[in-house]
Amino acid sequence: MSDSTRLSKGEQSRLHIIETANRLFYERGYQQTSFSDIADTSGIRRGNITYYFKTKNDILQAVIRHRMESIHTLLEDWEKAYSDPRERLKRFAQMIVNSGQEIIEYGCPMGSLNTELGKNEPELSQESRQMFDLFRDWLSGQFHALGFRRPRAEQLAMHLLGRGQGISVMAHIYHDQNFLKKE
Amino acid sequence: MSDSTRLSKGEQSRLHIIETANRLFYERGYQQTSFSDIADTSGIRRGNITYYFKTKNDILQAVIRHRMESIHTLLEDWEKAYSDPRERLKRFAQMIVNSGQEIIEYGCPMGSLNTELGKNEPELSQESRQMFDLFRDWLSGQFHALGFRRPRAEQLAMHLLGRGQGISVMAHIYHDQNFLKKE
DNA sequence: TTATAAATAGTACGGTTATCCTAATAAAGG
DNA sequence: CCTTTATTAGGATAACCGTACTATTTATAA
Repeated sequence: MSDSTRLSKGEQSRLHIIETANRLFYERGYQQTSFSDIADTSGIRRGNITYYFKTKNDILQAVIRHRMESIHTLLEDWEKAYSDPRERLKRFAQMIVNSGQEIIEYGCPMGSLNTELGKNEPELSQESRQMFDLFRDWLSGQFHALGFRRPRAEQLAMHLLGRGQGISVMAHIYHDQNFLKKE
Repeated sequence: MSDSTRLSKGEQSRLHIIETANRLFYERGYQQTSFSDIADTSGIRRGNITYYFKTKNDILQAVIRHRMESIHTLLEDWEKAYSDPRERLKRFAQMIVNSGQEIIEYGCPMGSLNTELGKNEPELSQESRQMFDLFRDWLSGQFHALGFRRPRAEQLAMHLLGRGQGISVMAHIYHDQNFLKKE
């Protein structure tokens, strides 16, 4: 809770673990990433990691919350930078195109994580879904601002999210850059 | 190569392993399924499984080929049963709706497998992609029969596949039956 | 039947995993 | 300074993993 003061050594380490795990979970998947992988990549020894996170699930939980904060500030930034809902929606589409190379290599960070967790970790899958909720609610808000009624606006938001997921999956499978630009 | 004769005991066991693994890989994921899981579920002892498949990758390879055969015969059946390309395309959409409950629980069998393999097993990911190729080529053929030129027909096929993937992912994430019916 | 191959079973091994526990070190606060 | 807490490090553990190996049983075919 250190407001905007400099981070303590412990907070630094904790954050470093989260960011390392975040990247590895994305690139290799949650199951495929071990404690040792995180230790080796981050430079923080294994024993020290368990000091901050008792279990691997705890790390994933922290990673999900970290991602949600990122999404939250991202959406806030868009709100500040653009007043036209149409322009805001364009930002969303542009984001997918911008992260094209990573999507082609590893798929959508949210989608692939949810797909993995959905198979065997229902409770964490529920947490992971909240990332989608953030986008859904925000998109729904933009459509509502464009004059759509609430249930219809949410429907459109879900539709757009689904399109994004479909495009990401196909671009990932076929390693096809062009496919992303048909957005 | 026993044509249509009765399967030998070995072929029966082999097939039983493949079908068990196929289901487990779908429901739990490839990584999350162990030799012991397949042994326990199928009733075939672990030592015996390695008699048919040296490595776990070999099992997955066999599973992928098994799936591809199923898809192949499925598409052939549609070709025989319906002459109108429009009706055939309708079959494709109907298939997704029909397997709604499984998609909600485990996602799309092809999509989720590819998402998992894409992270860490490039060579198997390539094999897995061929399942998509089957659908893509077939769908492309249907669009072509409807009068579209070849590159455009394939574009439409990819688009339709992407839509299916997006819908599957969203239905899985939100466990939402209704979402599937907006196809 | 008898010889040969197919199929099944049991066990063992080396490596990795997540997690735990304890000791050592650094930081902080009185 | 000294005491207390935060942080780091390292090793131990128990379980599970994929795989290998060998022995046993069953089917096949001569």
